[in-house]
Amino acid sequence: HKDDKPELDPNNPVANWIHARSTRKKRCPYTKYQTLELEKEFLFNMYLTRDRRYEVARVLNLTERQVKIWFQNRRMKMKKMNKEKTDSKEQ
Amino acid sequence: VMILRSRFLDARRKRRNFSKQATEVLNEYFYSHLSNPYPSEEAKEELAKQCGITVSQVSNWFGNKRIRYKKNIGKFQEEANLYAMKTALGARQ
DNA sequence: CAGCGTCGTAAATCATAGCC
DNA sequence: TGGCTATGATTTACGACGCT
Repeated sequence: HKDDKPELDPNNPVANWIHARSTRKKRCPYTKYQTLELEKEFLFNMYLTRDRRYEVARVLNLTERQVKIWFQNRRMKMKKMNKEKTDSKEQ
Repeated sequence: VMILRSRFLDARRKRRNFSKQATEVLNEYFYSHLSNPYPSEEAKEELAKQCGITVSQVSNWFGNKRIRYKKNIGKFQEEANLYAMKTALGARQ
């Protein structure tokens, strides 16, 4: 599953690379307000209930999918920050 | 106090471009694996060690390199030829 | 099967180092 | 020294795969 893109030259080195599907939504940076509210909610709980997700999405004018993915990304960010912290502490 | 001070300074320490040697190592790997420039976790660890940077930084470097290369292959042609030649010469020793 | 979890990544964007 | 661009890091959005 690594189709599309305007290349059909078999010698093209990028032909077998991973490519995003053309239907992917373009990244849309969130406003400071949206980010701040999402961070507050994350502080309250790292995992969303269905009701909280619906509520946060409604208030911030995002889709529930966007809120779900934001939390998934935020948890990965936290994991990365924790790893860097412990890595640097020990030697 | 010293610890807090150093932590504060660490946090806002200015980003530095990677050393010439580190960039050399990363580019050698990239161009010698051009049809599949996705190093495994183990390969990333080895590259990180050789370059004196973190595994995350290696991942960032490959992510940026792949996108920027793909976006403008022509701009990187000269660099690609240079590293292809280096690899070829290195292989015969 | 639906649906949310992680992991690794694409692609866009941000921040600024560093060169002219 | 101010601008500009290259470079490293961060932010959205998924695909692939896991588990329940």
